[in-house]
Amino acid sequence: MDTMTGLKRTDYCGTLRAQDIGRQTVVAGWVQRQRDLGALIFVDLRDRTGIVQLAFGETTAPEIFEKARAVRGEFVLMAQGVVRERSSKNPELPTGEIEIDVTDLRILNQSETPPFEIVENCQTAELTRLKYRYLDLRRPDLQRNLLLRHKLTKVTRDYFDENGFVEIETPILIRSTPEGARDYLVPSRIHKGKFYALPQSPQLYKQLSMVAGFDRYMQIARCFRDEDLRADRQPEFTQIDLEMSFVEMEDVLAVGEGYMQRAFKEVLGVDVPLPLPRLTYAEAMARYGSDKPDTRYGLEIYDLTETVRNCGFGVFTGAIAGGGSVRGITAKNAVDTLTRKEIDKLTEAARGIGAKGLAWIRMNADGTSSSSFTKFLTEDETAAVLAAADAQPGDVVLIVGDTKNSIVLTVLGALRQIVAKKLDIIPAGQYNLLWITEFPFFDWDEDAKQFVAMHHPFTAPMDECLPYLETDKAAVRAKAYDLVLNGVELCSGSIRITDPALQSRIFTLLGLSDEEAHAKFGYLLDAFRFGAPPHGGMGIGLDRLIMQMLGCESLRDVIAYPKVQNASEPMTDCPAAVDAPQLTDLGIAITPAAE
RNA sequence: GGCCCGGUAGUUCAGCUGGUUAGAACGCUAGCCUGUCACGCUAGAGGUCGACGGUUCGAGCCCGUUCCGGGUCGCCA
Repeated sequence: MDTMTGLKRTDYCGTLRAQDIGRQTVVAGWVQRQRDLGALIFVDLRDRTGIVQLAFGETTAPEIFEKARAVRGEFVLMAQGVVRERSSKNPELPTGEIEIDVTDLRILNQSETPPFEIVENCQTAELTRLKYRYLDLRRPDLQRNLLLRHKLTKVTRDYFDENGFVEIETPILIRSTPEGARDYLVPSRIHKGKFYALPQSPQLYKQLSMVAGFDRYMQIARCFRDEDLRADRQPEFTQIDLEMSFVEMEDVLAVGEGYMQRAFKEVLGVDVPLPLPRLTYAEAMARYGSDKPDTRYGLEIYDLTETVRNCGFGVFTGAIAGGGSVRGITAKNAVDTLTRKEIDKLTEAARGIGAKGLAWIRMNADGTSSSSFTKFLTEDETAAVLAAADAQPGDVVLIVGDTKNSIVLTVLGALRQIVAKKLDIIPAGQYNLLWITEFPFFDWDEDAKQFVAMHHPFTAPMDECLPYLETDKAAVRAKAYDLVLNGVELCSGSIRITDPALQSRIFTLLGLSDEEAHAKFGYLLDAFRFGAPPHGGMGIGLDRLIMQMLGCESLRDVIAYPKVQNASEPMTDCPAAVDAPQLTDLGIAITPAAE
C-alpha cells in the first residue's frame, strides 16, 4: 500500500477535457476497470464526477507499469501524469478525447471483489445492494440522484431565505400525540416508564414559533411514522416544513408555487408556468376519482346516472335507488389491449377495491361490439350510454355502479390509473402540478362511528361553512390544500385555527372534551391565549419531490440509507436487540411474547 | 393482518412430465496479447437449489410449514 505523500489532487476525474491537453494533473478515485493488453495497460478511474482513462505503456517506468498490472476493480488509486490526446477517441465518455500518461501511481488501498458490479442500471437484487449500500452508492445513478437531491435542498434554503423565512430546528424528542400515525417511542432513563416520541412532523412547534413571532419559519425536517412501508413511504422521511403568519391561503399557495417553479428550474431546467391549476376536492373526485389525480392523461370519469336511471339493468337501477350512482370511463383505441382476459383482471382489481363488479362494452373496429350488460338494455338505452360515453369503434367503456358514490369514484379512479399504464398513454418528461383545495373538514370514521378531522384538528374551516358546523358536518370544507404532482401527493397544508372559541367548538364536534383536549394539546392551547397571529403553512415531501423529478420508482433511489419493507435496515441489521443492562437502566422488561 | 409475485454459482438467469455428474452469460483466478475502452484468446476455480418437514425407489421440480425480499390493500390526522 502506498501513501499520498508528495501528491495532492488537482482535478476530479470526470472534469478533464481536450483543453487540458499538455498539463500536469493528479487525480484520485476507484478503479472501474483495468484492461491489460500485455505491453499496454489502461485503467478507468472513477470518482463522483465521472471516469478518466489512465494509460501505461512503453514510456512508463517499469515499477509503475508493474503496479498498474496488479490493480484490480475498486482499488483506490492516486495518479499523477500528463493529460494527452488519445490516439483513438471514445465518443461515449465526456473525457473520451483525452487520457492521462501516468508518471506516478499510488495504490492507496486494495479492495475485495465487490458482490455486484459498480455500474449504472445495476440489475442486482435490491437487498444485496442495500446490504452493501456504500458500494451501491458508488454507482453513477445513485450518485447523480443524491447530488441532485443536495442541489434541491440548497435551492430550498436559498428560496426560503430570500423570501424572509427563518430556519428553526425543532426537537426530535417530543411528547407523543396519540392522533394520526403511530409514534416511534424512545424510553426515558431519567423518567422510568415514560417515553419521548419522534415527531411525525414539527406541526405543533412550528405553530408555537408563530406565536413566538418568527413570522416566517421553515425547516428541512426529518419526520417519523411507525406505519407499514410502500414504494413511496418510508418510516423516516424528510419534509420541507413551513409556516407563515398574517397570511391567508392565497399567500401560502403563492409561496409554495413560487418554490416549485424555482426548484424545477434550478434542478431540472424545466419551466413551470404559474399560477398552477387548481381543482376543488369535489371536482377532483368527480372527474378523476382521486384527491391526487394524475392529469397527464384523460380517461376522465363521466356520470351515467341519469342515462341509465330507468334502464332494464338491475345492478344500475339498484345502485341508483340505493342513493348511489353509475359512472364510467372510456378508454380510447383500447379494444386490442383490453381483451376479455384483461377486462377480467380489471374486474378482479375493481372487486379488490370494493366494487361489486365491472360493466363493460368493447367496441370493435369493424363496428360490432360486445358487452357484459347491454343485453338488459333497449337499443335506445344502449345508444344513449354510448353517446354519453363518447364511445367510438376501437374504444372500451368501463362502468361501475354502487349505492355508495365514494366506491364508484375510487374504483374508477384506480381503474383509470391501471388502464393508463396498460395503454401506455402516460407521457414521459411531463410534470403536472396542481393544487387541490376545499377539502372536507370532517371524515367519517366507520370503525369509531364518528367524525374525525380529515387534516388535523387545528385546521380552520372555510368561513362560509361556519354557520353549519354543527348541523351539516359532511358539507363542511376546510382551508386545507394539497399539491399534487403526476398523481402523487407532494405537499399538504392548511390555515390554522387561532380563535380559542372556534377551536373549542371544533374539539367538541370531534368528540374531544376540554379535559382531553388540554391533556393532549394543552401547551398549544395555552400558547394561543397569549396572542396567536393568524397563520398557516404546509409540509412538502422532499423525498417524493426529488423522486418525481428524477423519475424514480422508489423512494429508496433518492434516500442514501433507506429501510426495506419490514422497516429494517439490511446494512446495519437495525433494529436490533440491546444488552440487558441497557434495558435495566431504562426500567424496561421484554415480555416473553415479544421475543 | 389480507392478497399477488419472487428466492438455483459472487451477479443475472435457464433448468422439460420428478430420473445420470444442476447449466449459460457476466464476474473472479492464472497465462498470452502494443491502442483498449463491455478489449480479445486459452485454461481453471466456484452450488446447503432460502430453511424445515412430508410424498416417492428417486425431489431444484410435487405437498405442507416457515423465513426473507418486492408490490399492494388495510393503515398512513
